[in-house]
Order: sequence, then C-alpha cells, then structure tokens
Amino acid sequence: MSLPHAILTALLERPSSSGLDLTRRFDRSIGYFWSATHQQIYRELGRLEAEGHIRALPAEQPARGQKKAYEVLPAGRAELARWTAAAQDPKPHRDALLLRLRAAAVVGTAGLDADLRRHLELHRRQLAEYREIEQRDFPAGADSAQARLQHLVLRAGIELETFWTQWLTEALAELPVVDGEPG
Amino acid sequence: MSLPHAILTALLERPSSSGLDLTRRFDRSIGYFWSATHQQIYRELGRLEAEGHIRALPAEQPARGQKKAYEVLPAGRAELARWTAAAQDPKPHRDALLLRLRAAAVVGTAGLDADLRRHLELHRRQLAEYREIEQRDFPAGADSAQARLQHLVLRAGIELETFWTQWLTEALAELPVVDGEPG
DNA sequence: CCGATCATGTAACTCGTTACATGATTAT
DNA sequence: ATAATCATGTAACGAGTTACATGATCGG
Repeated sequence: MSLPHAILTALLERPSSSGLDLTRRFDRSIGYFWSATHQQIYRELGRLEAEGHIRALPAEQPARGQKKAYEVLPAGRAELARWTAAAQDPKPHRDALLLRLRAAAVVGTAGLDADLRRHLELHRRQLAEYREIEQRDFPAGADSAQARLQHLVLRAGIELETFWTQWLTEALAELPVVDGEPG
Repeated sequence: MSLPHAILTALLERPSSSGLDLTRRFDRSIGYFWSATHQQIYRELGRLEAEGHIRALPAEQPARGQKKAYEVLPAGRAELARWTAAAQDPKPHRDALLLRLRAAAVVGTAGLDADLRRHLELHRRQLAEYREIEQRDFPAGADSAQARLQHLVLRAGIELETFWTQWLTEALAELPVVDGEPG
C-alpha cells in the first residue's frame, strides 16, 4: 500500500497538481522509485478524496476533459507521517534478469548476450541522468535538511545503477566462454 | 510473466519435485530473487500442466492430500530457453524505503530511525546468509559453466545487500541531525 | 483416537496493466 | 473544420495476497 502515500508526497511537494501533472512526475522524479500509470493515479485520487485525505480545489467545472487540481488535507498529511514512521517489512525481491541467468545456467546462454548488452546500455543512460540531476539540483555546499534527505535518495539510485552497470559488464565478460547449448 | 519460468527452472534443477517441495525452495534459493507463495505455485503448476509444459508423474493417487510430483516436458524446456533469450524491458523500480525517505523530507523524520535500524539488521543477516552459501557452494577453484553462472547471480545478491547495509548506515548517520517535525 | 503437521487446493480481494472512451483545447 | 494533443476517465484482465478448506500421515 504505497501508491496513495507516493501521491500524497508528490502532492505535498507541489500542491494543486492535477492528475496529469502527477502522471508526468511519475515518469521521472518520484517515478524513479515508485512508478504508476495515469489509470492508477486517477483511481487512487478518487479513493484519497473519498477518504478525506485530499480534496479537489473548487473550480465549478463539469469534470470530464477539464483540469482538476488537488491539495492534501490535514488528515492526509497525518496519514503520510504515520505511514512514514510505521514499521514495514521489506518486500521480497523479484528480479527477472537474475532469474533469467539462473535459467540460462540450466538451458544454456544462447541468444542472451544481446539483451544483456541492451540492459547495460539502459542502466548507463539512467546513471547518466541521475548524475545530471545531482549536479543540477545538489551542487556542493550547505544543504537544508530536506535537500540532504532528497540527495540521499538520489545517491541510492546512483549507486544501484552503478552496481548494475558493473555487474552486467562482468556478466557479459563471463558469457562467451560459456556459450552454446549444453546437453 | 516470470513465475512460470521460475517454476520451470526450479523443476529442471530438481526434477520430480512436488508443489510443496517447490514452495520450500521459493523461500530460499530461487526465492531470493523470485518469491512466490504456495497458492501461486499450485495455480501455476495447473496452468503449466494444461499447456503441456510439465506433467504429473504417474502414481494413481486421488490427488487431495497426496504428494504429486512433476517433471518438465520438452515443450516446457523449449519455452524456458525461448524466454531466457527473448528481449525484455526492465520493470520500473518500486522501493518503499526510498519512497518513505522522500516522504520524510516533507513530513519529517520523527520515528523513522527505528525501522531503518531494523532494515539494516535484516540486510546484514541476508548478506551473512549469502556469504555462507558462497563459501559452502562456491569454494575457490575450477567451476563448471553452470556453477559460474550461479555464482554470478549469487554475487549480485551479495553486492546488493552490501549496498543496502552501507546506504542504510549512511542514512542513519544523517537522520539525527535532521530530527524533529518541520513546519 | 487426537492433535500436529504435511500436502493440495478454493475463494475473495487488491494492485497493476492494457485497451479503449470521451470531452476540451489548440494549431493549422 | 479538423487533426493533434491535453485531460479525465471506464472496463476487463492478470498477477499477487490473504484467509480459509480439506484430506493424508504420523507421533503420542
């Protein structure tokens, strides 16, 4: 149950955003570690409004096709603070790439290298993007408490992408030696 | 669509496993990077059998409560090989812990440290477990192609857990300075 | 016999995904 | 006008989760 809290966070970071505004920010920013489609976001905005956690800003529009901006209500901010401090078990991992390598150990690695190279390239691009954001938004020097936390989260992204580029490079180096169908 | 392929891999690694055998191995081993509950596994075993990818070993038992062992059929092995080599886009990330820190940047970090310490301890234990497995199953020396791939996957787990323990330590070091509700 | 546990399954629900529908606004 | 795109939704489905049901086996 994290999507409503992701939306509350995004709405507090930028009040009076619309569904589409939020959708765009779930393609970057917040979306780097919690993705969501516009269908999910509209559904969840409806629920959050029904629960009294957010409200649509008054604008007497007949809805469909018209922009609709929201703001977080005190109850929504309280719920987000509660959730942030609450104990939560880490979700079990699911990584299709690691699973594929384990499968390749059984059925062979034929044809696998092309997609590994593609993934390596994707991770390199993501890493470059994170580093640009870091230089733009977190230049060296005095930071507010808020900025330090945001920078910490960004560094997690940078270090994870760094890991994946290194690991994929290593995997590709091991692959050709192993090539060909066994059995 | 990775669960059926995770099951095919597990079944090829150890043929004539039952649903419960598989369930137990999805709590470790394969489950370290693709978790699944017994309900998911039984449902998927039914589908894989209906598709002709696996078959129940003959044992004339009336099913309910009786052990039922499966083996992978040639069509299942072919499907696994196809899936392993096929291009697949990486799934968008979802990390509740990073989301919580981003939320904490907005609503404050009060009460967050306890759960961060708990997560740190969990990651330390997981790392220790991976290192034990490495020493037990991959001692230094000549490896088969299969063992080298399996070791590569395990090293990914080790390096990811290493990252999280370091990052959480850093996060906890930054936290107290920031403490208290803003606003 | 009886409870614990092994083993297989059903049912109901939520979350996420994919495809499609509909109205409003803007540029040509 | 009309095509593109902005903006908000509906519908159907599949994967994953939680709670429960049922039969078999084994130790006391």
